[in-house]
Amino acid sequence: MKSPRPASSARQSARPAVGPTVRPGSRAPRAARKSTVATVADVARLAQVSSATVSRALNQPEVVRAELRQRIEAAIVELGYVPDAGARALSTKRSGTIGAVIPTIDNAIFAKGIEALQKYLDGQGYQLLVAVTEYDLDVESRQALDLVARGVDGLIFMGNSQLPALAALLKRRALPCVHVGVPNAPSGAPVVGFDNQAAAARATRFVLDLGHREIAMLAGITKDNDRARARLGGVRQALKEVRLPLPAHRVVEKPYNLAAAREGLRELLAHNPPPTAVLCGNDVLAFGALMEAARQKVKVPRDLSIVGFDDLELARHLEPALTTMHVPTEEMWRVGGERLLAMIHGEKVPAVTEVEVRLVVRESTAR
Amino acid sequence: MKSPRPASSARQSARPAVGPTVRPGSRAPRAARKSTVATVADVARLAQVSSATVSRALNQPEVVRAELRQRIEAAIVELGYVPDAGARALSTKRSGTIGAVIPTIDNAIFAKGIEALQKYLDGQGYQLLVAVTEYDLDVESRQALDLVARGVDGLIFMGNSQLPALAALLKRRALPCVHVGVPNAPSGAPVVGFDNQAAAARATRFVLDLGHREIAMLAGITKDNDRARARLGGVRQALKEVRLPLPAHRVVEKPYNLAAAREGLRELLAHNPPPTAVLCGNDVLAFGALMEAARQKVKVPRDLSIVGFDDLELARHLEPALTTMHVPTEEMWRVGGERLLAMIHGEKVPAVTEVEVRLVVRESTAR
DNA sequence: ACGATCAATGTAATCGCTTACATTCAAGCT
DNA sequence: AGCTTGAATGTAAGCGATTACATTGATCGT
Repeated sequence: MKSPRPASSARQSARPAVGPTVRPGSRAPRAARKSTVATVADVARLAQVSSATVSRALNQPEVVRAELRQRIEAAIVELGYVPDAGARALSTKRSGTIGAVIPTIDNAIFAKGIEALQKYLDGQGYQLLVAVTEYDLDVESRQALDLVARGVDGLIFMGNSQLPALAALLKRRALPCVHVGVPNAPSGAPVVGFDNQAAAARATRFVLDLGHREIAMLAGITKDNDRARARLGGVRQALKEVRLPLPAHRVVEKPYNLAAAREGLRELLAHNPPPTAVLCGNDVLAFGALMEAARQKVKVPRDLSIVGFDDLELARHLEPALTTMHVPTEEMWRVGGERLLAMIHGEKVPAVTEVEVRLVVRESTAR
Repeated sequence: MKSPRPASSARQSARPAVGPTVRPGSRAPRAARKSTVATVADVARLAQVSSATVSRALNQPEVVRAELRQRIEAAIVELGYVPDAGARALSTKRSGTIGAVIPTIDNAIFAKGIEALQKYLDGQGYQLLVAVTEYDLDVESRQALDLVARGVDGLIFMGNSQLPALAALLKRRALPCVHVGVPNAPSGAPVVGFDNQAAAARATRFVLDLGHREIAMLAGITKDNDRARARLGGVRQALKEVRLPLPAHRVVEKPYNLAAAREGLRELLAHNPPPTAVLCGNDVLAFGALMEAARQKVKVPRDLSIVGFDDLELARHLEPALTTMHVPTEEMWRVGGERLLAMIHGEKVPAVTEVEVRLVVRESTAR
């Protein structure tokens, strides 16, 4: 199977390979199948007006006479005309498109956020393009570049994109950017978020206040993930404040899936003495931990307290319901979208917009 | 729908706001701010070659001399040049872009599918654009149209898109389309999927074989959703085969979220006699039912058997683990992508590709 | 009644890229 | 030597839309 992208593109990251490159063998005469798809010119001809009038009828209907507008409408319907967004973007320098860069779509927290953002943008007449990075910085910059090539009017990142090369490019093009889920951005771009470390520390203090001393952390993979790192740091910080150690066997890093989470809890429970409380990097890990505890007949919260992070929909429905740090995901992304559009429209926006996270105490924690 | 370009009314007021005195001279020429972003012409100038050579260096590197290629590379890096995908698409009539139309992103089954598809397409040098319909047919056609306008080279739909107008347009443009998750498409487009009705019937027969007679269905919203409808139909069919009725109070339709699912189970349990087995429209509903049963101290599977559909990751991790119909989501979407690319490359593809679904019996069902 | 004004429309340049075709030049053949 | 050939590059014509500017009538004030 021949890939449309020639192998040579791997040669240099400088070559921003976008889309499939033309296969040398497949040169088809350009005009070969131009018949099927209607253009403004076709519409204009059928409606017996100029292409400019068609364009105006589409974009500023009030300036064309009602009669012409109707003729044009009719022609559009008859021909099945669909305006070419690429051509329009080329002409106007604006695509009406926003790019979002997230680690994965397969985590309810991002799915919810993207959905909220998408809904907001849709209402504002913008379309959302999503790029996923799989928690890989190289992929991130490739994908972000792709969005830029696609002509997005602005970008919204989950967390801090850490690629200097990418940052330089974005700055050069003066492309509006916003970061969500973090308290500040190195690039100086506006952020909408909260302090993961402080929040994790707060959750830890809650557990400490319940009287726990044997505390463990079931963290996400911290490599290439500033949020996961900050949350782990928060736990460390809070324990240090009360002069409790966090030994290596009390920390495991696991990817965000249930099997890994269960494995993680198993590892944590394998050491003596077992922890009486486990702080989890997010609700997926907490969910997995809860399931593993159930399998092992470890009673939660009697034998073990578990704390999550994010407050996914499922947290409140679990048995026992999960104590977790509530993050206002939808709001965060929507406000991120608002900030971004404001920037695009040339308005000034606050550098930092903090959203409120709060610990929701449910049934998975006890003294 | 508001357009990203200033709405006509806003545009009128915009100009006077900037300069109340109508001054013809204040009209900024279009080229005024063209400085920031490099184009092929800029690269060509810096590398002292023609723009055609730059283009060739990018798309068919082997035809340009190594020396020139290097000069061009260097110029690209220096200028931070990023090719304009829209312009390229305009010129080549191919965007290297595929559109996917799904009901929502906030359901692991679609998230997983999209992720698999995206990964496959990425490997093939194509980029994926996702449109979500929120289970609304009007939104679906709007979104699909948007993808067409964006110049996608092909479309992949979850289920059957039922809009005749849309179908006509797609046919007219001869745009390659594939449907996944369904056994056939009215449009005659290739499908990759399975028979939801047959699968649901099979699950029902399994429950019947366990000896259950008081059987209920916790279905998804069937309006605008052929899969939900087919699954409900499958349960009906299997019961009819053994001459069992499915009275109205034994069927509830709920949206795919946990709160609704729990409510649904509550409603089902409220009637006498209560069902001894509940078939669920998908795993989200089954998960919610399981949680509600736990709350109500209804023991699963002792007092109540529950069957899901989809086999999400969480199914096997629940306590009790969920008996459910396994759907090979990733495979289905990936193959859908393969079919679509094959069509785009002008190859012949099978009209129907069936994927295998099978009932995975776990712990949530008993006699 | 006649230019000034204005609203409605048309003409054509332009956006950034690809590519058909033209050009150049060196090598190969008779 | 003369001619063919072909590889490497350049020139310029589109792709489909928008929009500055030109044009055309009609309306209006005096």
